[in-house]
Amino acid sequence: MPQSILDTQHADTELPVVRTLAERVFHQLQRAIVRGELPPGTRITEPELSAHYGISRGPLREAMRRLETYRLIERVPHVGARVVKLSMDELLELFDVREALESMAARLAAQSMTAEEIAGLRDVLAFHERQEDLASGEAYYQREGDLDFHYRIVQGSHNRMLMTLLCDDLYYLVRLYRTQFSANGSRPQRAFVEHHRIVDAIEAGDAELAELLMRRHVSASRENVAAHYARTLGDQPASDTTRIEP
Amino acid sequence: MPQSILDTQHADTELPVVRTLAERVFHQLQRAIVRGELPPGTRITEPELSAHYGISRGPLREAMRRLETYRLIERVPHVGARVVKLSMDELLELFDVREALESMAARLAAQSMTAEEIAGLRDVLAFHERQEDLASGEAYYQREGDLDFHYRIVQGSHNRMLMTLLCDDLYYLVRLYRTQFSANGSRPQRAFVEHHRIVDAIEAGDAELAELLMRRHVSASRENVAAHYARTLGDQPASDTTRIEP
DNA sequence: TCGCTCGGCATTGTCGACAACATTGTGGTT
DNA sequence: AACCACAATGTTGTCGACAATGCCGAGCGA
Repeated sequence: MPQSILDTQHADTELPVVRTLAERVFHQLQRAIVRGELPPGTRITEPELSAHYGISRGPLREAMRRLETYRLIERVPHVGARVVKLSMDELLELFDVREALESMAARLAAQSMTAEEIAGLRDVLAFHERQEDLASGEAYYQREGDLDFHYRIVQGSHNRMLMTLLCDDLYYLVRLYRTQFSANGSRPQRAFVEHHRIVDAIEAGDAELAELLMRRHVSASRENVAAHYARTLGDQPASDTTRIEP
Repeated sequence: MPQSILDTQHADTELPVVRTLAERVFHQLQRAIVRGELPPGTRITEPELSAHYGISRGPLREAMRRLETYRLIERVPHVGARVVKLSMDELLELFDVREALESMAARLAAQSMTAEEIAGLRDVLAFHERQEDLASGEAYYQREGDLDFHYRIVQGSHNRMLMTLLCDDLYYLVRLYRTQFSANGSRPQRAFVEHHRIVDAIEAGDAELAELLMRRHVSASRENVAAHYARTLGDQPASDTTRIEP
């Protein structure tokens, strides 16, 4: 029953609540990039995109400015923009940042999460447990479900700045990496146990333990990705996609 | 001799290296806001600012978009924008985020800072020590000098994402708060000792200790600000500056 | 006198056109 | 044959004007 927070956050493409063109195009582009419809490295030209979305270059430029500060595209003055291509180094850097911020979020969540929020968190875990029984469960779990869990912890920290940094900024990069490296790192059962222990600590109000467990959890995920990358070295040829792909 | 990193970063108003109008105006506005020339809560109208800076509304809007994502101004569609006004709650949230990120930065710095960088760090401390002897030393120390120190540690982490988050995003909020609350918190000698111990740990390559010390350092600063605020409660009346001030 | 509606005004959102810059391909020279 | 200068082309940066939206006050009715 607990529907995905991610879905509700990202299915706003057609919601009339987005009042300005620039904002709508921003969300559309963000969605397209995160989903891999605009592959990393793709060059972005303003006339092309403005024609594609049927808007002028003005709003499009504002949308691109936002995408730039969110680090989803890279721009060079007078030259152009392209979809960001995460290197493995940058991905590991991202994990370090997540480890710092999410462990803090877990600590704060243990101090200030309400009973209702904790119950919702348990619902999410139960939902994932059911999903995991299915054959296709792992993929879902490692993709959106995992983020759902982390999302709720961050929300439970009740720290708006933390929420903005992680949920609005960094998680899009995480999702981008998942499509780019197509890494369903697949350590579901282990991560699942870790998730449960984190919730236990939060429910017990043990801030230090929650922080430590979350820290280990993210760190283990990082090592898992690094190891997976070391095994499959060379599978990701550094193709410079300079051309424009529609 | 070690000139302020902050100065070199912010005195770029007239440097020809900034190639686009939007970028120059962005830096000018950022500088004006952080320095308090545009007081928090000030309403910002596009025609006024575009006339003031002698540019069109196009580049100005892009500059404002960037200021918005950097959380220096707040915008409401079809209504307008105003300079952000940090509440004490948000300031404490900012300290939590800093504690998480800067302790991670100290840990990474202990692992990967070069001998030259450490030497530069010691120079900064020595420079501050000299300044502290002066009568006006405390003010300088607590203002720019302190940020210089933290700046260099973050740079020493060699984690570009961390550097961007802290140096490009959050530190401007820190400076904004310092002008807004005019809080020269004044625990210079104690913070100074803490700085020295952090450098010692980094030089020894003790990542865990450096992390712990930095964490305590930021946390102590947070408690200091909170205590100072509790003492002077009510000195900051919630005046809603709705009018436009030139 | 109070509340509601409607119109004027200011500001923001959007558009198309022009200017400036960078890249690229060509031609000439050493 | 290699290198440099230069023009052609396409993209980005900038501008002024128009349209849409929100806010505020005057006027009307209860």
